[in-house]
Amino acid sequence: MDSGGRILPPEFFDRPVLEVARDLLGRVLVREREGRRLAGRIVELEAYGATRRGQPDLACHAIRGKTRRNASMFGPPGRAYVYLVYGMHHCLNLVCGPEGRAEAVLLRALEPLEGEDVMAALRPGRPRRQWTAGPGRLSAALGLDLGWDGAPLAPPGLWLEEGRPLPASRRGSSPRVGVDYAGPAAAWPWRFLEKGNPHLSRRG
DNA sequence: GTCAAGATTAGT
DNA sequence: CTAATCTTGACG
Repeated sequence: MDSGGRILPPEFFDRPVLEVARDLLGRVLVREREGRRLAGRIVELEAYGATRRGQPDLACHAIRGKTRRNASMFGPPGRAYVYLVYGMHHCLNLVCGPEGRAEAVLLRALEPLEGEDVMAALRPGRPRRQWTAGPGRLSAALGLDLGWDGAPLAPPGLWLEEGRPLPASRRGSSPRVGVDYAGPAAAWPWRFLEKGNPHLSRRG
């Protein structure tokens, strides 16, 4: 089964993060695991690391410079940045912008397309609606952990396919989730989503 | 070395 | 609403 189409190359991610974020809605994330294709349509994500009217993004992990955890964000575009939050949940980001820039998009929700039996097995007891709704759940459903930090977004393993970009008319935005500590940046509308999609981590 | 806090989730 | 759970990063 091939629901995605052509593979998105590293150059796709070598653009301003806000531009890439909007362009990623409707694209397909593919994970090859033990010979099985797990795939989902991107329906919700957030942009991090850009500046707005000259103001720094206080919600970005890289705000205080390069550290052991965020090193991948400073690396070349088209790679994964995976980190652990609250000691138990992994979050998958896609590194954007030129090397040295520290911009990335956090994938927050997918609409399952392929390998649903595997996702179900990785999320025992959970309803289909919840398999990939939320950054932690998404990573769990695809079997992603810290070992994927820094991995190139290319076969084999993890990559993105063209899918169908979402028309702007179906796109929604809102402040990012869980960044109330970020001062002015907490209100910036850098969460992008497909309006009305049932797999969102929460209402748009 | 020590310690507070977190780009979340599940359960009461 | 709150517990869970542990790495990270700031500070000394």
